[in-house]
Amino acid sequence: MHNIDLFAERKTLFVEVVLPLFIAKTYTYRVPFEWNEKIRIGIRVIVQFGKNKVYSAIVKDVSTEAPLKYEAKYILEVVDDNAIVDGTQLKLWQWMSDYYMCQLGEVMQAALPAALKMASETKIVAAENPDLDRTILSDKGYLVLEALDIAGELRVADVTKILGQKSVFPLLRSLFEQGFILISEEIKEKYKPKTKTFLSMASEYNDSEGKRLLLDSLNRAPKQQDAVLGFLQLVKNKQDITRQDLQEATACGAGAITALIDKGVFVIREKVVSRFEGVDMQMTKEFDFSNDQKYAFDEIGSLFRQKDVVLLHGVTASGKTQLYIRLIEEMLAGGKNALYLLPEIALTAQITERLRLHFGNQLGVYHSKFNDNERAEVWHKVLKNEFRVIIGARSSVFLPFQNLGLIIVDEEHENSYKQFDPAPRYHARDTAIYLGHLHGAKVLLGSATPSVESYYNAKAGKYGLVQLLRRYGEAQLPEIEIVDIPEESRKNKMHSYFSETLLNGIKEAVGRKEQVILFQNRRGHTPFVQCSTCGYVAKCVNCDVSLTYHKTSHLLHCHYCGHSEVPINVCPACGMPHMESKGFGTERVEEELEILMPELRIGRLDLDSTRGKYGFDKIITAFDDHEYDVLIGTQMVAKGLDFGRVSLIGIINADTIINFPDFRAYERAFSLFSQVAGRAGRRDALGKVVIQTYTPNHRVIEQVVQHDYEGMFMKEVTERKNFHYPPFYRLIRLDVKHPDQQQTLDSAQKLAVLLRAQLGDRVLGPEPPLVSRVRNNYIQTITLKVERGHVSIVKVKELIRAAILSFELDKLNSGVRIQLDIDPY
DNA sequence: AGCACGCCGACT
DNA sequence: GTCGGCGTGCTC
Repeated sequence: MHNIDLFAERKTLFVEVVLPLFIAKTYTYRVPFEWNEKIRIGIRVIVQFGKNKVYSAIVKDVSTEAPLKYEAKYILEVVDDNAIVDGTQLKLWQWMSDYYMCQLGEVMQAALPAALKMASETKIVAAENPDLDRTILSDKGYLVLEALDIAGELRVADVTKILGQKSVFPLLRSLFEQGFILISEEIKEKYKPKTKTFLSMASEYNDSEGKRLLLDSLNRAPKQQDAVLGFLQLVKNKQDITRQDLQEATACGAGAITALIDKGVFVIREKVVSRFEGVDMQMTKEFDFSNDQKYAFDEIGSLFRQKDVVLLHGVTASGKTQLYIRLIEEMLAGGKNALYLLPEIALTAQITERLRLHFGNQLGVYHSKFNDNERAEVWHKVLKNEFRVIIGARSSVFLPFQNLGLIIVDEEHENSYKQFDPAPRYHARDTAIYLGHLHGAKVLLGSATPSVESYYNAKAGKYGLVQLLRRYGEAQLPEIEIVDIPEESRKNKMHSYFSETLLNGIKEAVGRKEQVILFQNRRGHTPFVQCSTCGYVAKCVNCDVSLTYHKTSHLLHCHYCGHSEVPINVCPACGMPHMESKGFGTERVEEELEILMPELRIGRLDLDSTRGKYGFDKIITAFDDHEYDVLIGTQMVAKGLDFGRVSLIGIINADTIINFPDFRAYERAFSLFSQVAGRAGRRDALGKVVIQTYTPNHRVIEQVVQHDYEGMFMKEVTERKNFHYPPFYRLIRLDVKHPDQQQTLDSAQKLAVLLRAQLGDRVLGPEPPLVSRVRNNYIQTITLKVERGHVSIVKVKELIRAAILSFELDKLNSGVRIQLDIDPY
């Protein structure tokens, strides 16, 4: 019989659970005896929390000790048979909660796809999948689906009523896992691959007899006969023939082809094509390493024997991706799995397809474009070890990795790796390093322009360092030309925002049937409108920022809260009709270029033009198909996109980026300009870059021209050491927020005093941030600079927690919110 | 985060 | 006299 200690079986179990809420504590629930065997760490249980809310919570701990101070409630249901979160993940969650000073529940919220967090209010719908066989279902499962057929959509609570039983979550989970239902999701359109229509001939005309009969039957339709003959010619050396191909080859006309399709002679077939077909010649399964790559590969391997983290500093187009692929292949061969992290925006179809080619259906893709049910599916497949390689954005660090051996953080310098808005405000690169540590996995950071922090760590010997500073094959670094805007203006050589150098460059490139990318890091038409008489600037009613005029909507928009209003000509302050547009964004650059060179086909890539579903892909594909000569865009154009035909890059105004008031501005400018420049002429042709600036002698500009990363780094390191910034100091930012200005000021002052009492002059501020009011909340910022090495950061965080605690005890601070940001970007 | 409890202003 | 404002505090 069973080898179970009867006494142990009868013992009451208590589970400590994590709730997906902003709560500091974990809560303890009591397990009914009959579920004792089902309980394990990492499964979901349904619990009632508070008066009438029901959540799915994750079991964090199991014990037999009853809590002393209160009577624990019973768990209502056990959802899973197997853990969906493992111990390693729970350790990662705990680390994130400690390190980034946020609640465990907030980490859970960020980590789990919504479909795995079903609660009583969660909505379910039937999946549209006609292939599924409902007869395999239990009576109850069948009943749920029938109810869904009628109602369309049900809340979990409704299902409870329909079944007349308490336990519904395990049933819903299994229906979800079998693909019958979708959870909590308005059915978003799936990622739609690009398809092309190809012609083929109906099978009855395959043999020569069939062909003869067909041609005879078309005796009285010479055009159609031409088309058929033309097709038979083409098909000899080409597999996929489009209507376009046939029309061009035979001059038979579209009508003839349509007629043949109607007759059933030609059959139309849709085929998914790569968006970047023919662009990437290296996109073959087999490739040979260059000597440089071979050296780098061996070097990474030997450094991994001594260090857990290696930084690969490889210039654009030096063949980093191939190295990654080999390293992952090696991992898989050794029975271990890999994670390949990319910034959201660089995670294009191009790179996914390239990896797909190598790893087939062992590759899983995880990013925010995927809807939640798809994300949950990826989660399960990682759990079951079906996906052994994951390519994904920031949030893929949360997946339930098994046996992870390698993490690649590509474009490691990218600041979008730092999550901003909801807590946890984590940095995916730093989290990945900790994740690697938990798994005993190696971490490879890759970048053409590494962050100062990572390069410093590498130089200091904390990380291994491998440099790959030559481009792959024959590709050369682009030539960079600096345009001195004031000088050009004096010579009357500026036309609107464009220098003659740039305009001529555009003309020449387009004349050669090549393409141009223009970079202007500001969206909208006009960043602010100002009265020329009294200096009044139109500002947002909710935020302390100027309103940007958008031509497409004819409205003034706030880029912080989304507020918009109708622009006025008369100044509301002095009454004079002198409101003038100041500055320029992408829309205005587009408008001016249209006036100067009306023959150009211009596309625009920014947050506004990519709003719609797949707007981004649409514009990128159109540009890649050469439907535009020029693409104007914000930094979106800089990230990870390769276009074969681009030979000229223009940076309209470098100064706004260089002079951004932030200690990382020079570093960011250097890497942004270098990245943009890297888009020019990746293959055979030598690309050209034109940078327009008011400060042509600025050190960053000179360093970009010289491709002098090392020089930029050395200068930055000195500055950062002198002014107490990372990597020498840790920054912690506390934002104090309240709708009342005076209250914000007073409370921030009080918090600063409390902090200073413990931490002294490491505490700076409070001071208003760049934008000191957002969505009707005033903000004051306190910044902590904590030296590395001598001081325990854990201790510092304890002191901060204590300070916040006594701050909150003061009734005068009630309603004031404090937001913490560790290692802010 | 929700939700109820609780103590002060304008209404049937 | 009651309805309801949202400040405060608790949820196993």
